[in-house]
Amino acid sequence: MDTKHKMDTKQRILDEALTLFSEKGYANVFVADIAEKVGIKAPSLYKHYKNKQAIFDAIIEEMNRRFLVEAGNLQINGADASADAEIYKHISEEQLITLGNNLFLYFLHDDYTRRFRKMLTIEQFHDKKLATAYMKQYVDDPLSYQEILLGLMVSAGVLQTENVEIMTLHFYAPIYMLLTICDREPEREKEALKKLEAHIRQFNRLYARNEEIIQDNKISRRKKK
Amino acid sequence: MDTKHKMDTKQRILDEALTLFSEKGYANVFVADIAEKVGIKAPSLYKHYKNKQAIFDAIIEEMNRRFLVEAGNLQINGADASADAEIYKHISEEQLITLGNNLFLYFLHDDYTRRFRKMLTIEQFHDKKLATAYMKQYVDDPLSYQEILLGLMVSAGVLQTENVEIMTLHFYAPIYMLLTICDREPEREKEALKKLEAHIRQFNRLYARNEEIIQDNKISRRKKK
DNA sequence: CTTGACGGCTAATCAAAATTAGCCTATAAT
DNA sequence: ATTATAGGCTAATTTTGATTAGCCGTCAAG
Repeated sequence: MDTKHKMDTKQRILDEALTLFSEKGYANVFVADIAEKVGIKAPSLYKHYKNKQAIFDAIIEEMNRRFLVEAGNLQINGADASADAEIYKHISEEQLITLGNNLFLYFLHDDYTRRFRKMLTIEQFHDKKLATAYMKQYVDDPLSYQEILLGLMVSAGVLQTENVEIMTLHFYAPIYMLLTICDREPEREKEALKKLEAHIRQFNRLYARNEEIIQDNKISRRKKK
Repeated sequence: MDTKHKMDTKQRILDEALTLFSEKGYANVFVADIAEKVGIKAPSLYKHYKNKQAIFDAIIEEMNRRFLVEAGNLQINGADASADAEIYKHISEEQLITLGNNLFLYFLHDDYTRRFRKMLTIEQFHDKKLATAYMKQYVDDPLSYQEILLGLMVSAGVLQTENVEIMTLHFYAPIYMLLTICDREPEREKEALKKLEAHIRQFNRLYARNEEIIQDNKISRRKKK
């Protein structure tokens, strides 16, 4: 039941509070609930944080810190595009599935990520900034990142499209949608994973540069504005 | 400022409460807020509803009622598939765009729908049933409905796919995602509409039965399991 | 014209949570 | 050994909102 002995109380409070906020929303969590989870009494919380709001703020701060780190990591992949290009030149359908699966499972299961996402979903009204943070973290950033990767595959000739941005939307939107399903109804995870795979296979079929077809027809058969 | 004189107080309360709940969430709306919007004092609310929860429940009830009606309307379209088939036999790209646009704009702008969706998003934790209602209304039902329509187009030979379910996901997931963007950041609506159109055009290109290609190659070129 | 119920108001009251006061113990640095 | 501090506790106190009490005017049915 209590496996978190290593963390100091101050951190434990943030951790338990995040869990509770993500399940019930800020207003429905009492400081006494948080205290109980931590194994202390409510007034003791005030030795660590000025008040309930301060706990929430600390969580958001920590979130921002972690997001920055994460973004930094992505930079590494995204920046040296020319270097990465080689990797994606010969990517197979199976590898594409793996890519999508990893993305999905990371978002779905990474504990921190999951709880943040759920909390932001619930608390988006609390502060316009939270809605923006949600969008950035789960919509805009993944889209940019995926766009870089898929763009590389297009350059490498693995995939083919006129519009990488929309192609990326086609890749990511179903993943996002399946994710929101699992967040709300976790029991549908299995079904979602099956659909995820089917989605990526079909995506691959739709966008893969198919040499037979390309060669038998004019390559530039689609030239509308 | 006050354009709702026709409605009786009892209905006004529901209406204003829904607006507030959808913006701030149940717990963050005080009965005094609702009363003020309606133009009365808090205690007067109790002449109409037993308590705050009863207001919420009445909203949910009304939602269920409206949803039923809506579902009934869709039935009409969905049921007589053979009759509708003719309509979709010669659908053009423009018409497909119109279809997607209408779906999107209806969800986005229909006042009732929009506020419900936002409220359900915030209050999904309040009650597992609400999470389920959200999923049904904005994910599962639209998917089923779209699947019927797109299925008709496949039967009619306008579109082509091995897997209508995934094709439907490819059609609807981007719409859903753009919708969640607009709900949180309404100022991005214009950008979203542009992407929506680009999405549907590309969708059409990807799935349209292209006679040239089909005839020049073996129709059954894709036969993997 | 008079009465009762409908719907509004002000002034309580109640309840639930957050927060503060003030005490106590362990421990770690002097 | 002494003491300052960190962090815990119990018992208030305060705040915030929901809810009730009870009064009053209007208006439609008799």
